[in-house]
Amino acid sequence: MKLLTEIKARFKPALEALLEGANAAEIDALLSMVRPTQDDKFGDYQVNCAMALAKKLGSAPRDIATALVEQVKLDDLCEKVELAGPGFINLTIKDMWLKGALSKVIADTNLAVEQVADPRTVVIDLSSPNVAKPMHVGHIRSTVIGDALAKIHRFIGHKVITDNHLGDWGTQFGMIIYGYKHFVDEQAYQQNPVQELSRLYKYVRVIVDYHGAAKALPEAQELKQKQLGALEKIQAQDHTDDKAKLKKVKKDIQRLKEKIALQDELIVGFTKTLNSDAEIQAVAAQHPTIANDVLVETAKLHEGDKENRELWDKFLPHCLDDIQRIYDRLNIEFDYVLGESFYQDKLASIVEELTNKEIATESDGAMCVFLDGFEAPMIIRKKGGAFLYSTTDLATIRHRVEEWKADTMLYVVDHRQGDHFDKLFAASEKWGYTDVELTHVSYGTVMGDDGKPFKTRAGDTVGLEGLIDEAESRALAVAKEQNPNLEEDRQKEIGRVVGLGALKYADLSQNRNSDYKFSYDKMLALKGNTATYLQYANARVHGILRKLDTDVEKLRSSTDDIIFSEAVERQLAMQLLRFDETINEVLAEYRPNLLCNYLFDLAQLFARFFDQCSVRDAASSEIQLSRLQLCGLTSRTLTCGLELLGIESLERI
RNA sequence: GCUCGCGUAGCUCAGUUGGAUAGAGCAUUCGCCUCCUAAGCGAAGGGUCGCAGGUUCGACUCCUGCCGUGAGCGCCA
Repeated sequence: MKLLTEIKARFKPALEALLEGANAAEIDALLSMVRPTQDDKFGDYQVNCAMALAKKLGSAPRDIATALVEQVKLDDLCEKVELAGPGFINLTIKDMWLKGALSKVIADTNLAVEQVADPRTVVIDLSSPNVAKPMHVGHIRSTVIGDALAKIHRFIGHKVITDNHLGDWGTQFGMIIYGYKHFVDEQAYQQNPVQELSRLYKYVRVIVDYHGAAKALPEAQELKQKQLGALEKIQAQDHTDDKAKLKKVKKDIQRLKEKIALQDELIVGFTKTLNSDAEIQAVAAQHPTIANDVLVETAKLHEGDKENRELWDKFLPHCLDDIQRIYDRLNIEFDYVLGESFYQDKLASIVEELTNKEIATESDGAMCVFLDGFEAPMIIRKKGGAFLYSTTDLATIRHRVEEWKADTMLYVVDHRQGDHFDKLFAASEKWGYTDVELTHVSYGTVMGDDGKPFKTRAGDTVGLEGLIDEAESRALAVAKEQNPNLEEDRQKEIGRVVGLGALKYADLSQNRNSDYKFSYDKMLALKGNTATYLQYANARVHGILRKLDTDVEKLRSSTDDIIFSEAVERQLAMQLLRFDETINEVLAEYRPNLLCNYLFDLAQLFARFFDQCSVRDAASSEIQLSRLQLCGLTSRTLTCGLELLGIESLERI
């Protein structure tokens, strides 16, 4: 039974009577001012709309509140209805009502979360790494957030299609093809193709970077000289009596100095690259035009060159195996894995169609879609005739709408691509796809300690696989310490589940909009607000059930009354009843972190309950049964919540 | 330069769309295992919610300006 919905339903007719002729949106806005109280002393729920109505109705908020309370039938639902402060209406729900609602949740297999009345087909675009490049920490966000959103949408009855839109057609293949043609160790390739391809990618990358550094170094040095000159000039002015001017001059000096320091850093980096080992220098000398040659290989692939296409066909399965290994470890599956290559043969006709419809026009040799409200157009075909990311994305929208009948598409992609999606969505609407709801579920960047997008000192990002290894081994160490007598296999299983859970939860529990700083210790923490805390609470429930030899199924079907003998039991019950409110909030804004918050609060209440309310030594058998019911439902809610986040739970950790 | 985001405790972050005395975790200090898992519980300290105005019964939340910071800005994805 939905508590919040129930309260709102009670207030709705009274508000409609009070505001004659108000539209539904206005009433909804007022009803959204019904919310849980922040503090128990104000009761369970508070209604705040009296204050908002004061001006509109021209009377005192307390009078409005009084009038509202008189008109709303609450005596069967509320123990206490109090007016407080400027016009708050504080509601305390009757214990009887809570107990009734709780029995219904206990009896319901779906924890009384209602299925949606109008199921939609929701396509979720997630993960989308470039194959053939090692996956790093940055990829975890899209994957994990997208997976959680998929599971939650499914849970309430939507039809969900997850699609991993792989980058499998880009320049990285030009690099691998070039690398294969010039540097392959055929024996190594036979033995372990994935590893050899990965080596080739990195090798070519290093040489390309070498030439990049060789080109950039003098430019950086020149820029530094210019900045030094400017600094000297400004410093010469640093004697003025004008205070405001002096302040500005000082600031300019400061800024210039920072810029120079930045150039110095770059110069050091480039110099280091150029002085890398002798082999690289020698190879670089033999391949002076490698950067361009790589592009040529890529272009040949796109144009259908037989040799390159064969190589691509040969390499791709190995690349897919490589990333699949990581998805297996993350325990994540996709309904479809349609990469960019899937859409290649559809691009030319799309550009043609858009041109014929005069949606796309030529500009500087490129085909562009000009859009109202955007300075730059969306380019769908380059000067040279090649297609872009934008073109593929348009083809993807068509495919998802026409083949999959998508009603909604969620793109779980880094916020830096916000502009791209704004344009894409606008272009798609112009193209005629007006019924499908397109949403960029953006998320913040993973930053390093220095507050810049994450890189290690060596310039590499932290590999995702290494991170998973580390998470599991840290958790295994604790598991061994906690359960020294358990068989090794089970210790390992605990290590895997706990480590992976910690990793996923660390990401999911952040507001997805914020950038966040990466830290091993934070991502792999096993104490405090972590998945481990939730898994631990669940394991403690199972400890109780085991000790008392409780049949969980039987418990669920029993109709014994819940008894609130301690305050924390009522608080726990209230929290358990709010699961459905939380699910709705998560979906309203695609924010899994709200589910994390809810589960953490629930686990916290359970930890207190565990401390204060012994089940085994309960004062009576009735209280013991009631507590068992609370334990059972807590465990089911935690397990379900974790599962929706893509995190496993265990009966013992 | 233009556009968008962010600035909350020593650190990392929440903050239910404008509600009552701003919250967690980590770190620090103290207390709690004869008792259902101490990966836990309880307590303490720690804040000019970047700064200055404005809007109103009420502002961390909305508006304006400033400061700091990050990202994006026609042929990369």
